[in-house]
Amino acid sequence: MQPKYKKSRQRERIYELLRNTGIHPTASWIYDKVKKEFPDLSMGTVYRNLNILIEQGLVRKIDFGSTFDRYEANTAPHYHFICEQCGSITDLAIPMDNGLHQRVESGTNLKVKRHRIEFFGLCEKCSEK
Amino acid sequence: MQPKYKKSRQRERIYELLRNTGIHPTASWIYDKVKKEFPDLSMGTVYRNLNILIEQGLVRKIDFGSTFDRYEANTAPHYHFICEQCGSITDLAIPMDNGLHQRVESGTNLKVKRHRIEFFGLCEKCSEK
DNA sequence: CTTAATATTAATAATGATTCCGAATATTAT
DNA sequence: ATAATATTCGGAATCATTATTAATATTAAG
Repeated sequence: MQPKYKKSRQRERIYELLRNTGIHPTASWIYDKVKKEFPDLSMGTVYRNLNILIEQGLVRKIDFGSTFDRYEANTAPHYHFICEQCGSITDLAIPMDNGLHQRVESGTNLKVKRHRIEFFGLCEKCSEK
Repeated sequence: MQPKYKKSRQRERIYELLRNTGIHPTASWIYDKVKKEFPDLSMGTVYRNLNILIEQGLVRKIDFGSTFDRYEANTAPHYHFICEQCGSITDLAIPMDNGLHQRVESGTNLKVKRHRIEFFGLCEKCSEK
């Protein structure tokens, strides 16, 4: 029933690369590295295997969840709630917690200027159904 | 010196639309609406004006900051720090705060399943220079 | 070991969102 | 009015990502 995966040296290499780097690479960075070992690697192979690894729960993609940019005219700082079902975005009323900045900075040499929180789940409409 | 903006009815209409909706629309949603009033509106006009409005501080874009997807093999929950200068992403050690979920849900009908925090600022290297 | 079944690959084409270009038009200041 | 220059539209270009397809690699069975 479930698609069964056969092993592929390309996929193993991609996963190994990701496990051994802290830099949250892009597909093209991975492509450049793995191409040294598999000279006729193609981008499609990288993307397909990344998606397989994600499906297997071994890898995560850091994106915005949507392939579209979205715009808003509410320029006051606020957090967002994103419905995983319908994709709708809601502004939240809970206050910004800027105390977090100190906590992130402490023990590091990072300078935090702002932060963003996105909550994911089901919106009112989608949780009814 | 600075580019000076002339007023445009298309831009006014786009801004008005954004101020009067809570749905965080995509460019193409805006295009569809504004096209009713300006039948030969083009996508380029929508994108150009959105960028001008952002430059003027009237509108914000909700995206990931990068045009690339990024991947990581660290599947344990954690927060990210993103350097605004060099774009590097760092995993943070501060603990996840799942108490936030209750605070978001209280007074709403939202079901929160997970959240994500991104901190923005300068990484160690970039703040040295 | 051979063979059959099927996942994977590489190359290339297709897609989809966003940006760029150029000539015509609209807006602003003089 | 006129000159200067943003802005517009339309279409082409770009760029990341996905789909297609014929050839190849992996796995399981005989």
